[in-house]
Amino acid sequence: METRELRYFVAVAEELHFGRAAQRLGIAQPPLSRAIQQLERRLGAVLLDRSRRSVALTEAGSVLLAEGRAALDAVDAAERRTRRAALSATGRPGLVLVTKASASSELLARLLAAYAAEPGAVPVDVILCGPAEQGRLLREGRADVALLHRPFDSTAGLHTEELSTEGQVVVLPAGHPLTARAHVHLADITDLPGLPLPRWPDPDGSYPPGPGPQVRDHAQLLQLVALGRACAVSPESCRTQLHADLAAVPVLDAPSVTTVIAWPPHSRSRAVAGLVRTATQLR
Amino acid sequence: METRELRYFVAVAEELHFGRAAQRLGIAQPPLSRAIQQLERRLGAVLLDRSRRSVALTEAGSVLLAEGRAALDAVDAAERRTRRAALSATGRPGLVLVTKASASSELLARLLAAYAAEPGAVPVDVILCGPAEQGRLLREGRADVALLHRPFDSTAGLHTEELSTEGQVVVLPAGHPLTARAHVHLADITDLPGLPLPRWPDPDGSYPPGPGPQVRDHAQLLQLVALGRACAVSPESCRTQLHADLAAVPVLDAPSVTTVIAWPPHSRSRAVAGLVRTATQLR
DNA sequence: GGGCTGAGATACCGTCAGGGTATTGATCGG
DNA sequence: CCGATCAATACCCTGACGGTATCTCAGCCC
Repeated sequence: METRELRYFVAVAEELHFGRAAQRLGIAQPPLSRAIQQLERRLGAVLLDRSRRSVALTEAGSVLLAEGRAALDAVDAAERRTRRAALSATGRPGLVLVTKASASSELLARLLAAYAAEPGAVPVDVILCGPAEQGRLLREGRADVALLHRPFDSTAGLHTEELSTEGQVVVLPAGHPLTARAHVHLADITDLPGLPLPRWPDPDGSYPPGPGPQVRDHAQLLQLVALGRACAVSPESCRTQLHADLAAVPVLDAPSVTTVIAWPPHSRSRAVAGLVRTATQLR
Repeated sequence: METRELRYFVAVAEELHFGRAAQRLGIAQPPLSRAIQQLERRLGAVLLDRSRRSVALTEAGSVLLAEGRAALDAVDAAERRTRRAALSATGRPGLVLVTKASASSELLARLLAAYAAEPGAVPVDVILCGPAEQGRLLREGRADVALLHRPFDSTAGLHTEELSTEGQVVVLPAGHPLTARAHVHLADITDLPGLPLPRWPDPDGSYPPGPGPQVRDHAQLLQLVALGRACAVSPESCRTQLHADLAAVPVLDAPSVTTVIAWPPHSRSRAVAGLVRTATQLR
C-alpha cells in the first residue's frame, strides 16, 4: 500500500463524500474514485458502502481509517525527525522536548543543564503545552521526548523511564484553617465549604459536569485558589512556585506522582538516547 | 514520502550496498540510486555517506532507518488488519490473540468462553509464542491483542488493561527439603546447591553468561526441575499445570506478576474493544 | 410519471515518473 | 598503471496517474 492511497482513503473516509475529498486532496473526483476502487480490489475488501446516495464506512473501512491514520502519522513522523536530524548536524534545532506548562521546572532545568554538559550534546528546544497535545506532538514527529506525569498523563504507546516520585500537597489560600495542620487526608479536603476541587478538561476538550470551576492550566488554578474559589491537589514540587498568599499541606493518601521521560518506542536516535541516559543518571 | 521510497531506503540502509539492495528489491541499480538521491533532495538531508568505496549511514540516515521501519510496519499492519476485518465479516478468522505458551491457560479459557458468549462475538484465533515474537506480531498487524505478564514482558507502545495480579512460587522437585516450608524468601532459593535458576534468552536470542541451564520455554524448564537440574520461580497459576513430581512453595518477596491484555493504541476496532471489555469485566 | 439534480462510475486521452540498458567516473588493490 | 568494483549519469520507453467529458442511477419535486 502506498501512502498516497492511504491519504486518499483517509480523506474519503473522513469526508464521506468523493467530491469534497477530491477537492481537499487537490485532484479531480474520477481519479479518486478509481484509486479507491483499486485499493479495495488490491485489499480484497469493501471499504465503503456506496448505496443509498451516500457513502458510509464498512467495518473493514473503519479499521483501515484508524490504522491508516496511525500509519500516516508514523510516516510523517519519520520524515520530520529525519529532517530535524539532518538540520541538527549543521544548524540549530536538535531535540525537541515537550512538557506540561505547569510541570516541575526545577527537574527540567537540572536535566537541561546536565545534558548540555554532556559531550556531543545537541541543542534542545522546549515546548510547553497541555497534556492533550503532548501525545500528538510525539506521534507526529514534531517532538522527540516528553516529560510526563503518571498517573495523569497517558504513556500508552511510549517507552518511559521513571525519573522521580513525589507525594502530593493540597494548595490552599494562606490562612485557611487547614494550613495549620502538618498533613491532611483526602477526606479532609473534599467538600471544603467554598473551596471545591476544580474540573479539568477531558481529552476531547469538554468539561465533566459537576461543581468546581473549570480550569485549563495550573497558573489559572493557583489564581483561583488565591481568590479563595477553589483548592488544588498538586505534586509537592509546585511548592517552589507558590506565592506568599498560598500555602501547601501534604496529603498523605493522595496517589503519588511519578515524573517520567517518554519517547516513541523506535526513535532511539543517538541524541534521544543521550538525553534519556542523562535523565536517568540525574538523581 | 511514499512507502516505495521508504522500502527502497530501508533496503539500501540494511544492505549498505546499492547493487545488493536493488537485487533484493527486484529492480535495477540505477533506478534505485536515483530514487535515493531524489529522497535525499526532497528531505533536504544526506542519508548515506558514499565516500571511500563503501556506503555508510549518516546520523539522519540512521534516524530514517529506525523511523522508517516503524512506519513500514504500521502500513503493513494497517493492510493486514483491514484484510482480516474484511474476512471476518464473511469467513472465518476474526481476532488473533497472542500469548506466551506457558501463560495461565485458565484465565485465557475463561476469557475466550466469556467473549464467545457475548452478542456479536467474532471467532478468536489464539497464537502461542515466545515473548520476543509477541511484540512483533502486534506491530506487524498479524495479531490484534495479547495477554502479557508484567514485569516480564514489555508493554511499550501498547494500550493495556490489568486483568489479574498474582504472587510467585518457586517450583522444586518433589521431596526437596524446602518443600516442607509454608513459604520462602528469594534469598533462600538463590544458590541452592545443584538447583540454579535458569537463563532465559535475551530479546536478540542470545543467552546471558552465567551458571544455570539455558531454557526456551516453560515446559522445558519444568522438565529440568523434575530432573533436579534447576529450580524455577513462576506465577502461582502454574501450579495447576504441575505434575506430581514437582512441588511449589510461595516466594514472599518475589515481585508479583500482573496479567494484562494489550493492544496497539489506535487499533480499537469494534471486535478488539469487545474483547477488552469482556476481559476487564471478567473478575 | 417525467424531468431534474446530485453523486459516483466509466471512457478516453495526455503526460511524466519510474524502470530498464548502456556507459561513465571514481576509488582501491595489486 | 591496469583491472575490478560500485555508484552515478545518459537515454529511452512504458504505464500509472491525473484531467475532461460523459454516463448511470437514486432520490426528489412538480
